[in-house]
Amino acid sequence: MEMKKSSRKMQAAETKKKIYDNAILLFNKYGFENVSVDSIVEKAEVSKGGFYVHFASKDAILTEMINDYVNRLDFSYKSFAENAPEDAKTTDILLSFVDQITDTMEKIGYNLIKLAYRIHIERNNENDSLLSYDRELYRVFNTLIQRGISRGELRNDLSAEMVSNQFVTVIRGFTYEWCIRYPEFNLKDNLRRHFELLFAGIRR
Amino acid sequence: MEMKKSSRKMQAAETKKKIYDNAILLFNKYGFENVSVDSIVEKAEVSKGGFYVHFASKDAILTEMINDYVNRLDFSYKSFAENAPEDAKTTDILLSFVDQITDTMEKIGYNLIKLAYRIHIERNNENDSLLSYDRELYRVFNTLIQRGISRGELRNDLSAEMVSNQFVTVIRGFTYEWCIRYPEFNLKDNLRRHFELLFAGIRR
DNA sequence: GATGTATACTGACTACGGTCGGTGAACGAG
DNA sequence: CTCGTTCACCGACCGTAGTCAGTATACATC
Repeated sequence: MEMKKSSRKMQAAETKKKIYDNAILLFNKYGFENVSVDSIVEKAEVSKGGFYVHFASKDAILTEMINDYVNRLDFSYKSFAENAPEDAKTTDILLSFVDQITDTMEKIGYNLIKLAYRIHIERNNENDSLLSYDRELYRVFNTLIQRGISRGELRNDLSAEMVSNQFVTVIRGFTYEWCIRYPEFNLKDNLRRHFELLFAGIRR
Repeated sequence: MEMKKSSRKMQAAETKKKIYDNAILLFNKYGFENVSVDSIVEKAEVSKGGFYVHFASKDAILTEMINDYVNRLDFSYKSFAENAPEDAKTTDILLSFVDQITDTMEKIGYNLIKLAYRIHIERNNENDSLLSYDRELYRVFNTLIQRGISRGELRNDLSAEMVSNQFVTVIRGFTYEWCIRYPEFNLKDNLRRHFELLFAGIRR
């Protein structure tokens, strides 16, 4: 159902993109905290009111970027799970999956993650795709755990959905700890150790 | 080594207390977000600059309140551990301890906890007593786990210190999840379920 | 007692995120 | 074509947290 946009809508979309692109440019150059909305609208050559037509807040523009990015990430997580060797132990696959997530997180960088976590706690994000239980990340865990149960590797008295929700919560929780204890807290080691304990608890 | 304060120091301490008391009063009445520094200094009858002599930020005044409160809490946690029945199973004691923490958290209230968690992630809290591994909360877990190990109830290949650090991280992490999913996320149930899994992993 | 210094305190000031009534051009209805 | 409506966009304005050069005075030193 592709529909040609009216010139007004076209113009609006172009304006939004101009704001977005210039904002990201400035964020990368000076850091989010050091970029004012005024400087964004100046560079994008729109008015302040124009900015708030397209974005609800300064945070919103970053949220949009992060959501786009995370959706692409989740896609790569999905392919990771699909390509996991059939004969490997479920807990080993899970562990290397957790490792991959940690690596990705550290690659994205402390600063951006911290911003995302701050925004999450500041705003009441009802329809946030990062928190939706439909998010691919939850599904991947669910699939792997389900497989482990049906293979008899994991306890069968547990709900795969509940366990995968817990796993994601744990990852988020440890990442939060990483943010508030940076750089002392070693995210990878601590997550590994915790999951090893958890695996001992869910193994059959 | 009690030393009589000079009149200047006395005066300063009095001013600080006047600011602090009036601020807390206003926070309780209108909510933290709805109280401006201007309104605090007006009520306390000091200048704005005077406020910033005693507190580094608006958040700092709340942090001070929270720290005081949590220190008292930790004291009550300590007495909980000391009064735990000698013959009870370690994991049962731990579980009811976690329950007590959850209850306390919910009694303090979502709003205040959320504020505390936001402040933690916004600022680089190096010498924060809430994060210090010397905090009583860590010690209580450590003691209980240590006892469990020496009684042969828990695996003896684990470091009690490491496990207790993980426990606190988990509680903080689930509380963070509670903050960003409020009110959908049931803190108590989810924490219970997770600790039950963990206990299966550390039991001998 | 005179003199110099440290510091509690002042308040006008800045920079910032966000708001809102107003405007004009694109658009749909007749 | 005309007329009324919608809405992207404008920019002056607001309330806020935080700053800083300046002031007055308690205090230490001689």
